[in-house]
Amino acid sequence: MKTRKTPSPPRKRSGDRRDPDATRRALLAAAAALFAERGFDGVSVEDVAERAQVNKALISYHFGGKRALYVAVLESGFAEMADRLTVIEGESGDAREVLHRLIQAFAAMTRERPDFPVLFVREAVSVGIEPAVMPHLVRVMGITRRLAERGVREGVFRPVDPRLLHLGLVGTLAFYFGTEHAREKARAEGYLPFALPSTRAFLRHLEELTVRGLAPSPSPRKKDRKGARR
Amino acid sequence: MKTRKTPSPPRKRSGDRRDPDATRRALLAAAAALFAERGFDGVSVEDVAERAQVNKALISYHFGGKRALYVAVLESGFAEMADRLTVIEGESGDAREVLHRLIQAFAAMTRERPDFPVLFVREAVSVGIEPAVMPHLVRVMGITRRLAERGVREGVFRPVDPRLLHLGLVGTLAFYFGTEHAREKARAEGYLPFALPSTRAFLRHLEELTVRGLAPSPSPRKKDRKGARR
DNA sequence: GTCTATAGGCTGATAGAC
DNA sequence: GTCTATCAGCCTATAGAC
Repeated sequence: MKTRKTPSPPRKRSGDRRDPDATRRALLAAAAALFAERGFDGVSVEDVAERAQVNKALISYHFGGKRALYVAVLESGFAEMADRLTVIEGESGDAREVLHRLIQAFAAMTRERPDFPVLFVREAVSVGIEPAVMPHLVRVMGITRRLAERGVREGVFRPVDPRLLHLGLVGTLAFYFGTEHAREKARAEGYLPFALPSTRAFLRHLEELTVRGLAPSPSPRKKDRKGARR
Repeated sequence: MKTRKTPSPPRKRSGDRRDPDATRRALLAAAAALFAERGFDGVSVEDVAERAQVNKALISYHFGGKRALYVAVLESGFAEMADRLTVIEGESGDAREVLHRLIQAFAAMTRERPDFPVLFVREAVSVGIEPAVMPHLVRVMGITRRLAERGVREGVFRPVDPRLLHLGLVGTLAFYFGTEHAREKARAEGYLPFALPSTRAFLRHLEELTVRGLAPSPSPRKKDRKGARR
């Protein structure tokens, strides 16, 4: 979704004209929030238009319809995530450091765009992922793959299938951040018999579990598979 | 959702009467499949009735409406999952063994009720989790908590926050199984630059990562936190 | 680019016959 | 318990004025 920068300030609704790019951005922002909250089918174009303070006919005019707006929202989120992680990957440090920064980058992204993980998870459990976002997803998989290879090369990770590392890491992060709202609400309504752990603590846990779990340790020997343990 | 067992065989649609319990079960099964596939708002009561080969007015008659049917579906899934895991927990073995069996039980559940993880994830990313399922979810949290405590007591795990263990484990499993369809479709349509790992391999990876990551190792000393790494 | 008005379809629920 | 018929409401998309 190209959004060329324009100098004009977004005029805040009155009788007169408005920067068309501002309209597009307002629609994208409103759509991201609503689609994340209620899912594609749970949102009407009128809801989006209202939240964006824009006439609903403009959705068809600017994006070509509700579905196309949804795809635009998704694409912008996935593209930004892949871009951010790509930048991170380029920085120096050993695999453990890269892992740390990738996790932090994912967290930072969700801080600035909290809708993204929810949209991601919703899309991931849908019957088919939107083709438009697949290239970005594949880019992220490449990053995880190189992370795994790098770690093994550097001797800080034992050999590990990069696809499994990717599934585990991305799945855990997406689920954690995608469910943050629901967790908070469950807590607020008194359904939980304990306080919620902080995001900070969760990220540290995930990182530590991964680093320790991948360490090329003295090895808890291969033999204890399947057969009687103990 | 109580479903008292009846002896009568489910008559397969003709002019004549049908076991009312069979009707309820057909509706629950059809609803589970469709709600998982398209989400609550993506499914019409007519879709459900058609798939169940039942008149759509019976949804209101038996369940009290679309939403109530959805809740019934969720509740039955969560209850079964919690029940299964509770049984597992009671069996003997050390914490690592219990972990292994809990993971396998989750996998077995999704083999028999593949809709469950999808419904679970959809519900988890929604604004608020259905209150009716919270008790079952809390039961599962109790199981993970006792698993962590047991591991520490037995000396096979280092001290770990049970809430973090729960979030990581359950999140990873739910995401993995909930997204199986989408992954398979992405592969079939040629979007992936590699073959998919087997579920078996993923589960082994998760288990190994967890066991190694939680091991009370020689300890990669506490000090390397925050400060410059390297 | 923006807006109003409206077309045409689908939705969930229910009244009432069987 | 099951079914048909129906209603009122909401949906997306678009034609056409500005």
